Amino acid sequence: MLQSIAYAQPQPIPLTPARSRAAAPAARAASACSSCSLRSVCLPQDLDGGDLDRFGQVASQKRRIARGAALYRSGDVFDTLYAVRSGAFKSVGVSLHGDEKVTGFHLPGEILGLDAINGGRHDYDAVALEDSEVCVIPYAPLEQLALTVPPLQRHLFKALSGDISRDHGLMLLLGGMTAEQRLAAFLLSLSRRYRRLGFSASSFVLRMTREEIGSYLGLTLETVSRLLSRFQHEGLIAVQQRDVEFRNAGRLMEMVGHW
Amino acid sequence: MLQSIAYAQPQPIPLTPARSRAAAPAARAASACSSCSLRSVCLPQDLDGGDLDRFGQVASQKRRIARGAALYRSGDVFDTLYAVRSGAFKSVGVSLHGDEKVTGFHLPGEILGLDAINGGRHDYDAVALEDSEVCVIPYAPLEQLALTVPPLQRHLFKALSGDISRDHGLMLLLGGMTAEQRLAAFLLSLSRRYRRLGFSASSFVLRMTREEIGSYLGLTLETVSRLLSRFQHEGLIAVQQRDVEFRNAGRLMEMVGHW
DNA sequence: CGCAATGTTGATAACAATCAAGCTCGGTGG
DNA sequence: CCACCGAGCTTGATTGTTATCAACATTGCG
Repeated sequence: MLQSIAYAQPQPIPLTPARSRAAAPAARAASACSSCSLRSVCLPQDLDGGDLDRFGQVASQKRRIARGAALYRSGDVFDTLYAVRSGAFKSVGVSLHGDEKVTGFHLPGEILGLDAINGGRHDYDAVALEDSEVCVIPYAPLEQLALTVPPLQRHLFKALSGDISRDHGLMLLLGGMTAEQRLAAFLLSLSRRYRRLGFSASSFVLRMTREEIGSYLGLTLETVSRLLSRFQHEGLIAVQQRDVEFRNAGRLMEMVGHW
Repeated sequence: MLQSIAYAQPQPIPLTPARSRAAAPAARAASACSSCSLRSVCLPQDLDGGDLDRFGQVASQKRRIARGAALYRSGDVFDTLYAVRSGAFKSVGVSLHGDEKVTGFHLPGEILGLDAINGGRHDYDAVALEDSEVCVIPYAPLEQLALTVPPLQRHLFKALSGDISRDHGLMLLLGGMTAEQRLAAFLLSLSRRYRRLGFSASSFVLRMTREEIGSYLGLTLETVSRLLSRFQHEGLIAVQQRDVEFRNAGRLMEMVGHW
C-alpha cells in the first residue's frame, strides 16, 4: 500500500542495523541469521553451522512495513511465514458485522502466519503498530528444509505447539476472568515478553491503543482506561500515556492467581 | 483410576468394532489405520501404502478410558499424542484458585496433546466424557517418521496450524460475543464436527453437561440453561436433555454473524 | 495553530452472575 | 417394583460488573 520510507527505531531494539542496499520494498541480504541479535529467541534458535546457513538462505529476504500498513490481509493466499525483526504487529479478525477484533500482538522474534498453514489462506490481517521490519520465510522451501534438518522440524513443531498453549491460556483468561484480572494478566504477559527480548520487565511502552487492548481482552476502551487509572491510584503501576512502570508486580500476579 | 469394563457404544459411531485380544488395559492390534473408518478424518488421512503401514505401526496401541477417568493430567510428562477413536473428551485447566475451566471438547478423529509438545508437560487434564477409546501415538517415533514421510510432516504442520485457527476463532467468540451468540456458535460448531464424522448435522446429542458448556463458553450453567430454553421457545431448536435438533439453523448462523 | 486521534472520567443501562427454590430423570436399595 | 436419592437441569428474583452514551482533556501531527 504505502512504500517504505526511512524511519527511526522508536525504541532501542537490539537489532543489527539494517543495511538495505535496494530501494525496492523488499531487500535481499546475505544470510543474516548468524549475526542477528534475535537469533536466540527466533525460529532458527536451535540451528548452527551449515543448518543455520541453509535456513538463512531460505529466510534471506527482508520487508519493511510502515505503521498502519498490512503485512498481509484476510483472504490473501498463504505462502510465507514472517519473523518480526523490529517493531510490532497486531492480528485483526473481521467479523461480517464489520466489527474488528484483535486476536494477538506480535513482538520481535515472534512468527506470523502459522495459523494459515492449514487453510492456505490468511484469516486475519497483520497490521504494523509502528514502522516495522520482518524476515520473509517462504513456506514451501521451509517445509522442504525441515525434512532434512531434524532440529528445524522439531523447532517448528514446538513453535506451533507453543502458539496453541498460549491461545489456551488466553481462552482461560477471556472466559473466566474479570476485567481487572484480564488487564493484569495482559500487562504481566507483555512484561515477560519484553524481558525475553532483553528489555526491562518492569518498565515498558505499550505499542497499542487502549482500544486495541480492549479489543484483544474483550473489553471496551473505557474499561481499559478506567482500570489503568485505578491500578495507578492503588499503587500497582505508574502509567503515563503509553509508558507503564510496575510498582507492585506481586500484587498484579496475585490478582491473576498464578504466573 | 477405574479399570476398564466392557461397555456399549452410546451412539452408533462408524467404527470398526474393537477386536481386542488382550485383557490388559492397553491392547496392541495389527496395523489398524488402513481399515479404520475414521481414517479420512484422522491424522494419517494423507497417507497410503507403505507410509500408512509404517504409521500404523507407530500408532498400533489402543487405550480405553472409562467415563470420568483421565487420559492424562496436568503436570504429567508429555511423550505421546492420542487420537480419539470413539467417545469424547474434555480438556480442563485448573487455575490456582481451584476453579476449573474447560478449554476444549474432543470428538473422534481429533488429536489430543498437541499443546504439550512445546513444554514437554501437559498443562491440562484430558477427561473422558463417556467411555472412550484412543489410539496411542508415541511422539518420538512419530517425529522420526515425519522426517522420512513428507506427507506426514505436512499433515502434522497442518493439524497444529488448524488447532491454532480454531483457538483464534474461539477467542473471537469469547472476547467479543454475547452469551446468546456464544451458545449459537457452539451449537453450530458441534453440528459441523458431527457432520464431518458422517452424522446428522441437524440432530445430535450433547456429550457434556450444561456446566461444562458454560465453563467452555465463559458462562454460568444457569445462563446456558436459560438460553437453550429461549432458543427452544423461539423455534430455533428443540432440546430435550442432551438431545438437540436444529429447527432454524439459518437464524442461528445470522446470530453469530457468519459461518 | 488547529484539528483529528487518543485518552479520561462521569452517569446510566443492560446483560449475565449470583443466590435460591424446585423439578426431572436415572440409578439403587429396600 | 417402588421409593428414594442425587446429579443435572430449569426457572425466578436480585445484584453487580461492564457496556453504553456523553462530555471533555490531551497529544501529536499537518
